[in-house]
Amino acid sequence: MSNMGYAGHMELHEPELREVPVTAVLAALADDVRLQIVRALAEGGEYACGTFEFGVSKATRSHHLKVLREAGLTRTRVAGTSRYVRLRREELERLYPGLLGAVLAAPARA
Amino acid sequence: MSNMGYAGHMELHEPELREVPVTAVLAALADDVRLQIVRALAEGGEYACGTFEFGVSKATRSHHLKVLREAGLTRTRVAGTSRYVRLRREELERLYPGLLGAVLAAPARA
DNA sequence: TCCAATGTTCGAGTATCGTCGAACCAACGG
DNA sequence: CCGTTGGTTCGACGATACTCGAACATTGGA
Repeated sequence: MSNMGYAGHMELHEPELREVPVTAVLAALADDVRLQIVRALAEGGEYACGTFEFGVSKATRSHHLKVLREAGLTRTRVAGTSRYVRLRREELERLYPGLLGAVLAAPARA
Repeated sequence: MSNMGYAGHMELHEPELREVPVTAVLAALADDVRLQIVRALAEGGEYACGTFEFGVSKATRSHHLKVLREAGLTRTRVAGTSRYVRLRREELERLYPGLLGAVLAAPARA
């Protein structure tokens, strides 16, 4: 036990969306892998991190999920060894109405 | 004669918006300086490049305007020694309805 | 208790981005 | 014809981003 520095049992950093610069939100969406994750999240409700297999390593996937989370776009629930991620649709829609829809409306493989 | 053919020396690269990956559009908007430019363009109609003074050199400004143009977000008209830039609102609205509004609705200095 | 499964973090490599000054070019006005 | 004006392009630099393998932490089960 007595190990600090590892965030396994610490609070996840999930900022309020309004405190995230809009450029950070846009930058979070401006990546192919993350956009695929967002598309998948927009389909249903909650997904385990491991669900996302988009041709990147799990280290990279973890990185992208962190970027999305710290941009205020997703919320993560810890359950056992798994982490369940979901899109913060309502907040997103309230602060940037139309943004998510516009992004998702774009052709998937432009 | 046509001012397009040989008015300058080079055609400006202004792609069709639908041929630009959505990630490129988002990336173009995910920069503070460019967002300021877009905000200014959204106010009125046409601005000379030199109008934009956002604390960057003219080389940097030229770079950012190029990024916006090649992302399909702006159109540029050459007139004499000046270049007039305007936002491609209609096309943008048609392809990504709500996107521009959502971005512009964001607080200017988040 | 030991091991497998799920994620995170670290370190490093590569690539891309934002920025600038300097050089350049094309167009206009004496 | 020459200089000025408005912009672009060319290196170069530092910073950031994406990617991976390896090592680690936490949980849960055999």
